[in-house]
Parts: sequence; C-alpha cells; structure tokens
Amino acid sequence: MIKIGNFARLTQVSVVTLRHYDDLGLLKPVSVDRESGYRYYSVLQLPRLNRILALKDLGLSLAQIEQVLTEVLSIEELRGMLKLKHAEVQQQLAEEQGRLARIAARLRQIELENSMSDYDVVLKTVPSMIIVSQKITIPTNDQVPAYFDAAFMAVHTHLNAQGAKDTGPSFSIWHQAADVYENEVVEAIAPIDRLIPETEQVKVYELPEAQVVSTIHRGSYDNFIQAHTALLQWIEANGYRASGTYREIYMSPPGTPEDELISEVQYPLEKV
Amino acid sequence: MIKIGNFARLTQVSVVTLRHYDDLGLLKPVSVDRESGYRYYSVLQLPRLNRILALKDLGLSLAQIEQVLTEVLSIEELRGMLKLKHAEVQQQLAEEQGRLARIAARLRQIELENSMSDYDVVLKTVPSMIIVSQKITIPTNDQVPAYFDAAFMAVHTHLNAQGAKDTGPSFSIWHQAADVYENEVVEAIAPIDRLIPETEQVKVYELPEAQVVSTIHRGSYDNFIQAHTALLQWIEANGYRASGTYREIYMSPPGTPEDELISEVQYPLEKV
DNA sequence: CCTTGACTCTCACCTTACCTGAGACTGTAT
DNA sequence: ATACAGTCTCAGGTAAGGTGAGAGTCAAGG
Repeated sequence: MIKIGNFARLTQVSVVTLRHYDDLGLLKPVSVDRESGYRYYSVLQLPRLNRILALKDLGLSLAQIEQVLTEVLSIEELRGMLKLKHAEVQQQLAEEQGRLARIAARLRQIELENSMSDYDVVLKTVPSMIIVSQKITIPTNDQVPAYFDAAFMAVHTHLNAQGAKDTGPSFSIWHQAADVYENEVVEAIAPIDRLIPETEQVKVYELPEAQVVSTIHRGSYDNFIQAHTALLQWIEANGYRASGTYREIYMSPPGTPEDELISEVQYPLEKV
Repeated sequence: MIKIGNFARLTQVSVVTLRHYDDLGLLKPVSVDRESGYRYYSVLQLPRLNRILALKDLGLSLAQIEQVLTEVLSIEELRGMLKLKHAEVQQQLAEEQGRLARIAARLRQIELENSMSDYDVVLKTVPSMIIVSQKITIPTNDQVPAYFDAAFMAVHTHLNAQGAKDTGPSFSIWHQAADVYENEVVEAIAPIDRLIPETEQVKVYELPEAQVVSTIHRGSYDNFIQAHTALLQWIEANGYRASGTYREIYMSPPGTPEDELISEVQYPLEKV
C-alpha cells in the first residue's frame, strides 16, 4: 500500500491530479482509510494509470478515456475515435501554421513601419443573404457618386415597393481590381429579409456564404486605397490569392460627416 | 446607435461575446440606457473591435489585448510579445506533429493486432537523483538472479551503513541492447536522499534528469521481451533512435508472487 | 509519551473565453 | 392591447486541474 505522495513520485503525476482522477472514478485508490480518508494505492494500478496517460497524450478527454477503460467502447469505436482525433489534430495543425504565418507577417510589418498599422485584417465568414442588386457600369471614376446615388435609389425604391425590409447596411460588389478606374462594373446592393420579385433593372438573388478577409476604413472614400493595400498585402503574406472582386460595405448612416464615415472592405479568399 | 443584436450581426461576433468584452472593459458600448440597461453601440467602434479580433487571432489573451489597446504597451513590448508568441506557436506546432504521429502509430497498431496492446508507452521526464550503484558484468543469462541478489545486497548494505534512506524503488541500468545475453554490463541501483561516501565496489553519484519512454510490465521477468518490443516499436514509429542502454525499475515489494510483479522499463530518448 | 515536521484530508475558489438557461423587462408591430 | 422578438442580470457550467486555508494524521527522535 502506497500513500498518495509516494505514488505521485513514482509516476510523475501530481497529487492533485491523482485526487482528480479519484473524483472522476478514473483511478480509484485500492483502499481508503475510513477514519483518516487517506488514499492508498498499489503498484498493480500502474498499468491502468499508464494507459490513462497514453490515451490522454493522444488527445482524448478524460471522459472518453473512462469509456475506453470501462470497456463500454468496442475496439471499433476506439478506432473511430482515434481517426476522428487524427483528422482533428491535422486540422488544428493547419490552423496553427496559418497563425504562425500571420504572426510573422505582423512582425515584419511592425519592423518596417515601426508602428501598428491603422488597418487590422480579420479573417471571417459572411453568411449567405438575399439581396436586391442593380448592376451598373461606370465609365470614369469621377462619375461614381452620381451613378451610385441613382443605383441605390433604384434598389431601395424596389425594395420598398415590394414591402421588404433591409437586414443590414447597403454594400457594393466591384467586379474588377481596385486599381481599375474606367468602365468599372459594380453592383449596388441591399440585403433583405425575403425573396421578392425582380425586374429587368433590379435583380433579386441569394448571395452564398463566403470566406473573406476584411478591414475597416475610416474617413472619406478617397483613401480606400490604403485599406485595399493592407488587404492585398495580407493576402499575399498569408499565401492566398486575390480574386478580382471585392465588397465595400457602407456602415455609416446617411448624413454622417465625411471624416467619420465607416466602411468595411472585404476580399473573398481563394486558397492557393 | 445600434442595439447589441444588430451590432452582433454586423460584426459576426456573438451577443454574449460583446457583453463579455463590455464586462472586461475591452469594448464598452458608447452608451447604456440608465433605465433599461440596454447597450448601444456605434459603427465608430468597428475599428477597435476589428483590432481586438485581429490580435486575438494572433493568440494574444484578452488581458494582453487590453494592454495593447490602452497603450500601456510600447510598440517594443508588443513586438516582444509577438516574438514570444511566435516561438510558442512554433513549439506547439512541433508537439501537435508528434501527437499526430503517435495517433497514427496507435491506429496502425490497432489495425494489425485488432486489439489494444498490453503495453502503453508513455513519454516522460524522470528527475535527477542521487544513487548508490554497483556495476557488474554478468557472464551468462542464467546467472542474472545470483549476480543481482549479490549486487543489490551490497548496495543496500552500503546505504544502511552510511545511514542514508532510499527515496524510491531499486532499479538497474543495462548498458547494452536487450537482445544481448552474454557478458552483460549492469548497474544495480538504489536512489537515496543525500550524498554519502563511496567505496571501491559501490559508487555514489547523481543521475541527471532524463527524457524517457516508459512502459509497465506485469508478471515474471522472463517476458520482458514484450515490453522491450513495444518500446522499441514506439521509438521507431515516432522517429527517435534507440540508444543502447535502458532502465528496469522494480516496483513490487520483495515477496510478491511472480505473476503479480510490476516493473517499469525505460528507454532514454535520442532525437533523430 | 510527547513533540516536531512532513503528509494528507476536505472545501472552496481560480483559471480562459465564453455558453446556457431562468426569470424579468423593453421595444415595436399589428 | 397584445404578441413576440430582443434585451437585461444573475447563476452556473465547461476541461483539467492549481492554489490556499484550516484541520487532522503519521513516523521518528528525544
């Protein structure tokens, strides 16, 4: 009979952990003194403890280990669990590698600029949504405001006429790279709560869920270039490829002063 | 002013998380209704939230992020933190890779034997210890018991004569591979609590800490081969190399029946 | 036999970054 | 007026233990 402290030294497992396993019923001491409550272990329990440690190392939870040890689990089920774990760890590995790259990129950026960038790039998934969209072609850059006003007007008119409600801020999808300034093809879009009929001019469809990188731009639309640069750099640095299209989301309510405008820029991701 | 639910939809962050950040002071709503307690957010907070998410993605804790955001932290300190994180993630990556290999090995083993092995192999670190040791050379395998008895007797006699106490089970270090059966060089060892003088026959020294793989053997010493096989297979499967020496630790008290004997076999690890 | 010091016990609270549910209000649309 | 969706606070849970308090226990030396 071995007291808990000695058993702990023998096995390199902490006393607290042994007590924890006792509480969970994973490894009960062979005897407990009725009076003092002292736990007494036996070397015969070493194989069981070793199995616990081995399974824990493979990433199983203590609850799962208990299943295995009490043989509630067939060998088939164990195999399934391990296969699942294998996939899980593999996925986690990939994630960690991505994180490593992002940390390295951020570090390089700090070294270069010696400050934190104004643009924080975030990877996220935007859900699918039903939208009202008008696609337009804008001949030259200085005509953007005029064309935009008209397009969004048309979109909102249609949406109101059909009695739909918008479910978020309006946005646009640009179908060419950010450094193209002539004959730009753009959709002016409002997300809505349900499918409504469409017209020749104004289309209604469901935009699928998408993985995007996103950053927030503050201020007038003139300086969007910086946000785009930040996103494109991130995409490059993290081993993705920039697709030709992107979204701009107009967060601020109408009437906001120019220097307080908030917009979000999103690039859909393509793995390389 | 945006209510928490809409702000959540806007940012793809859960309501609960936003409340959590409020509690921590990471992202306070711009206003809170005195009466109802409703939180109201503004799009102007989007850059801050995005920064929070970006830093979180790099693996910083919320407490660290708060430091960065309140500018308690210089750019230098941030750089240091990120470098630390980088190393940390790199290490974790290596660990996960090891785990992946171990899961795969275990899976292969289950496929082959269609059952769980009796031997669970565990990676651990054994602490340094002061030992009394007698090194002997045993001519042939059948002389092991006789030589062992004599050597352990000598070791314990010395230890008692010097008034030291043992701090754990006796063990042996074998200085050749397990399949060598002639002229085996072995140390018979007892760990003790302090340095004592040594003699010509019986040496006293400190055994350094060591990384080992270990498994538990139950039953007579005759079948040790299985434990050795399990360990050597593990070592092979996980990309290490077997060094020539190993330890055998005799856990059972003297007088234990043969089939209840518990011993541990440890191989020190060498990375390849 | 007593004392000392090392062990051990239980109980409760802490860690991280949230999630879940209960019960009570609030806001908005019909 | 009423329904219903949204929001509030508060309590408790997660995984695998760690930490500390206060009390009881064991073994050895004097």
